[in-house]
Amino acid sequence: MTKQTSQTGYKAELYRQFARVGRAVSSPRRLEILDLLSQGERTVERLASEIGTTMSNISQHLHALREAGLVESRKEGLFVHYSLAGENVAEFWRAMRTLAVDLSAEARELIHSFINERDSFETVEHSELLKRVESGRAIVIDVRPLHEYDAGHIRGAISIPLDELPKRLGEIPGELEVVAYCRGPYCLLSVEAVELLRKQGLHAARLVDGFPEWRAAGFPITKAD
Amino acid sequence: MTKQTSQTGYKAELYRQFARVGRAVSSPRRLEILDLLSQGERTVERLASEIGTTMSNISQHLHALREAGLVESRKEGLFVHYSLAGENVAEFWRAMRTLAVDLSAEARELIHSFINERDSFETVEHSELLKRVESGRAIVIDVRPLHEYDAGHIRGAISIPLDELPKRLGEIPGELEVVAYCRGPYCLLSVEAVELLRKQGLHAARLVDGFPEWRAAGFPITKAD
DNA sequence: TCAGTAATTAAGCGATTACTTAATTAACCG
DNA sequence: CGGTTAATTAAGTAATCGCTTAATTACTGA
Repeated sequence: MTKQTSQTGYKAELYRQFARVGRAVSSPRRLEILDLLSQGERTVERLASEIGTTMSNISQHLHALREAGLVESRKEGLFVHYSLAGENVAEFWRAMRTLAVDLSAEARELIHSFINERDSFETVEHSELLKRVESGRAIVIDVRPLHEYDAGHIRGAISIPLDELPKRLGEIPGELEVVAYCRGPYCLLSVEAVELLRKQGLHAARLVDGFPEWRAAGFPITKAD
Repeated sequence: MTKQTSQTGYKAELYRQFARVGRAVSSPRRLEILDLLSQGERTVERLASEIGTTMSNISQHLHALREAGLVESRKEGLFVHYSLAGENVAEFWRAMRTLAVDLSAEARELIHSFINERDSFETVEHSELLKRVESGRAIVIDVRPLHEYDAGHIRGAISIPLDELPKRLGEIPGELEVVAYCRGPYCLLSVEAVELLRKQGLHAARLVDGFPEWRAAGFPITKAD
């Protein structure tokens, strides 16, 4: 017979409703989408090219995410811009990441080998960063792609996307400390930036996490027009 | 060809790790298991009988939950007792429920029609409950099954499982207010208890959520030996 | 109104999932 | 030791999922 949990009644329906969120976040692809959207809204095309798959594929995943209420969209000419349905969605995504790392030794090892082990150096907390910037000791660089910087960045940060960093080293005053940040605690952009900067003999460190966490914690931000 | 996201590399592997948690909570059945376990540990048999399915089915779901690290087990004679892997798992489960309710109008309507509409009466907050009990104005009854009461309950509460409430009405002093609580904000046990008590002419109200939330908020609890 | 582009939808496929029943394993107990 | 019971594992199934390619829709602008 194999009836696949098609029970009825209050309890069954309630758990089914809760599971909608679970199903939405059960696919690595969709999590990658959520992660990108937590940096700011994007078109389907942009998501497809950043993730490296087809628009069809992304469109179908976005459909699933919207079914669960996690994302919403806004049409503008030919383009459909998708964004997270609210700050609570971003918070949930962060909580889920944190739990996964807490529970999985494999995840911790993975992160260790790609982040902590390479960049065994200094990481800077939010308030510490603020202090260093305000005292004029440090400058902050945002190494994410420019459009993410434009969608919102740490107040006072300058944008130097990682790809451009090699040719733009001259812009960085040698006497100041540099703090790089990117998308979040598991993003490699700032790790690679710090490696590069240190090879140049600069005093460089990484923000402990990324822009979404900084904003969520209520620290000062700026948006481009 | 249809390769089902078998990419390799840091990012792909990281999202795959995060998705393990998502997959674990993508099934209504497994959520029901988590919900029961958040009241206290249980054997496979007890879960099966409470949920109304076979031990085989539950055992397989528990296997999936353990794979993701959400539950752990303890063997005692013939029995295997399962419990949540930590308070952070319970917290995540609550966060997920909250998000699902925030995002889904259907979920809200369901809850409204089964809880708010029936019991359109008073609900009591944690601190308010504490105040009323300490001032001697109210008594608190735990209407969950006895074994859940034994696994931990609100300090000062007495156990009257919902099934037994009709024949134990005499135990409740008529001049006091009664506050009933159960498993959580979406559990119907206390709703039905309050209905019953009011029909008897008693002054009855519901705690706004349940025991796990009370404990998580740091309010005083008691465990049986 | 037609060409061009972004996005969605349809169709088809292999892999995975959730359940069932049946067989097996593990621990206890007389 | 053999019987009993809790739990797990195996095998088989229908349903669902995730991806691909191809067709369709929605909007713009010449």
